[in-house]
Amino acid sequence: MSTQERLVRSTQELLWERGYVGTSPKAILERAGVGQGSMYHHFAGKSDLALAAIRRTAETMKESADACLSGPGTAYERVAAYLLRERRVLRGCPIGRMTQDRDVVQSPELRQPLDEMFGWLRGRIAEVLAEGQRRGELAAALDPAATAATVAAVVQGGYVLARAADDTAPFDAAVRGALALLASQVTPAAG
Amino acid sequence: MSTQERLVRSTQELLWERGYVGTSPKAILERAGVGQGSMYHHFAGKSDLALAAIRRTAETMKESADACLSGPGTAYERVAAYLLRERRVLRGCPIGRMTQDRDVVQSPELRQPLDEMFGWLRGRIAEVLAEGQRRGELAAALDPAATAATVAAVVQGGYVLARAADDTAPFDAAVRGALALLASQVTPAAG
DNA sequence: GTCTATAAATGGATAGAC
DNA sequence: GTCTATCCATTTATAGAC
Repeated sequence: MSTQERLVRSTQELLWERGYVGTSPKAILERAGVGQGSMYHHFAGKSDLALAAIRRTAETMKESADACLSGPGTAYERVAAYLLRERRVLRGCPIGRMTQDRDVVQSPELRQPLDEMFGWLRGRIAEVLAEGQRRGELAAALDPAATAATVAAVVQGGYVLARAADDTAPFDAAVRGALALLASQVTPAAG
Repeated sequence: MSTQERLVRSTQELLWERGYVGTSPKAILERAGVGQGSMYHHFAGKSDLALAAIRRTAETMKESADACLSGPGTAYERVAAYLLRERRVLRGCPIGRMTQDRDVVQSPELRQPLDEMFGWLRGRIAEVLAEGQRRGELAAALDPAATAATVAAVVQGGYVLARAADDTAPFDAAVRGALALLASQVTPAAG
């Protein structure tokens, strides 16, 4: 693996674990196993390296979410697949985590990948729900965009509740509650 | 206002804005307008002061949430009052924010107020929903505990989505979607 | 109780040898 | 390209004067 690649991956891990403020260039270098000079040769500095790492993480998350949402089954089943997919809940969301970092949200460049990723996610879930309505699987009264935001929020908020409790149970409960509510919108004919 | 009080309030503000890692004793002192010695006279150090600040913030949040949830109206109306209450959405939740801070969740003492606060919140919402069921306002099939976790998660996740977008719209959409789903559980007789 | 002075460690980055 | 050495500010805390 190239030095650049090792630096990016170390940064991805550290940003996830400690956030932007909590991640020092020194820690990145140590984890990557490279010297100080290498980092400043390949990247302009901490924020430049963070940008590369955040973009990479956002892209990966997008792909893994899309695998659930574009899979087979009804709209309800695809949303359920997304909500129930395996997660290391107590680690939290690597992208959602960045929204709590002042330096990240205040930098248009660093915030952009977060905005893009969550915007895409809400849009994709809304598409799945709208498709379910067209197929007659879901109640026509459902607002696809609002419901999509709710689904995305349940996941992000579930992480918060789980980390506060140091227990995955609140995450699972939040997902279960959301799915039960959504199930009540599934039309009898399609159920 | 006493020196102690000024220190606690400055810490509350800074923890909200910058998180635990991002908050230095120096910044606290400057905002409080006191010297270095005062802080170490009244508090053992940064974490001790943070503990006082987090406890205070959690207590305040509990009171303000309870004001909505214990108000007048049907169960749906009380949950709606909580979800729709005025918030400075882009600032995020001062308690939820702490769950993204490694040093906080790894310290049993610092995490305890978060756990207590969110545990209480989920329990209180569940009580309101269960009461609604007993009164015949809400469908009996609803799982109060799971739905309560969903409601709490929607708020916390809504903050995340809003901060990523630098726009309150995703928060409002998530709340609207959750309320629409919950409204479908309101029994016709009580609607 | 409150202040300033000081200290040891870390943060983020630059210089320059190889 | 990669490394070590160096730099200055900040972090967290202690010491001790007032």
